Amino acid sequence: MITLPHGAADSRRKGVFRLSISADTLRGHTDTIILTQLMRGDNYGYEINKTIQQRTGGKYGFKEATLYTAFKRLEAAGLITSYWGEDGPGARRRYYSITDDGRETWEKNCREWQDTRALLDALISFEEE
Amino acid sequence: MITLPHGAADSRRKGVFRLSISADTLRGHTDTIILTQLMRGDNYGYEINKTIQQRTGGKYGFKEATLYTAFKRLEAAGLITSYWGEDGPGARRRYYSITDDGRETWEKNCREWQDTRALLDALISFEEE
DNA sequence: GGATATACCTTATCTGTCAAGGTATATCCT
DNA sequence: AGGATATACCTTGACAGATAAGGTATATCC
Repeated sequence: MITLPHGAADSRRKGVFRLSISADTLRGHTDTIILTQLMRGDNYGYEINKTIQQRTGGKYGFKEATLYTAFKRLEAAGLITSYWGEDGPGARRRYYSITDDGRETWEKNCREWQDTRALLDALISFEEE
Repeated sequence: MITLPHGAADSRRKGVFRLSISADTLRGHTDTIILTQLMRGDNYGYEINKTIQQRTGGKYGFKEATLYTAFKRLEAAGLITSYWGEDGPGARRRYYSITDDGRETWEKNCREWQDTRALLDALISFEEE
């Protein structure tokens, strides 16, 4: 789900010998990350992904298949809508727009992230009683 | 992956209309959570799960199928070993023990969790430039 | 005209989760 | 003695999300 520069794809193939858990660690946050970008205004897939890459110092970015799967999922759920951009220079662009339902879901997911973060902090760190 | 008291299972069936994202949010941390418990010493499945439930105020716990799938995965990866406990009162117990590789993986996963947490904080919150 | 960057999309496959079943033992209550 | 309950482990089948590997099309640069 998330681009890792070196050998990450191979690490998934063997299953039990994962060299990185980043992919599964971020699983489940794809939709919220995309919704966050759309909270800033309408945007198209390629640009959204580039922004995410920039914001993480070029370390992370969605695989295209993941990105477009997520767009379809979000649109089917009524959380975003889409439209073709006006013909301009370069390839055509499909723009996405967050709906009111999307904004509600985004807020709910943000609150959930706070809870989940606290929960994992408690479960993953090793401390004596 | 994680027990939610009311209707969480149903929320997964529809796919796009998830009532809760907790399950997918925690996906990928199962192994690390189990390894954390085993860092405290050898333990068996049922007890590990009860401890997790207690530590989260009874709100979360692994589904049994998830738990035993994870044990198998971890053992196949050489991160844990297992042995049958001595016959005592109650049902037989299979104890799990973390290996040196498991300890290394646990430490790596903990560091990754720190990184991932910071990354998601940056990607999920909505802030102006 | 070829390389490169942009921009979108589909299909098949893999993995983790988990609902729904199962088995077996020990204790408590009547 | 018999039933309920708690403990404890396990398997199978189905599903959703991620993504490798393919594809199409347009515009710019050399």
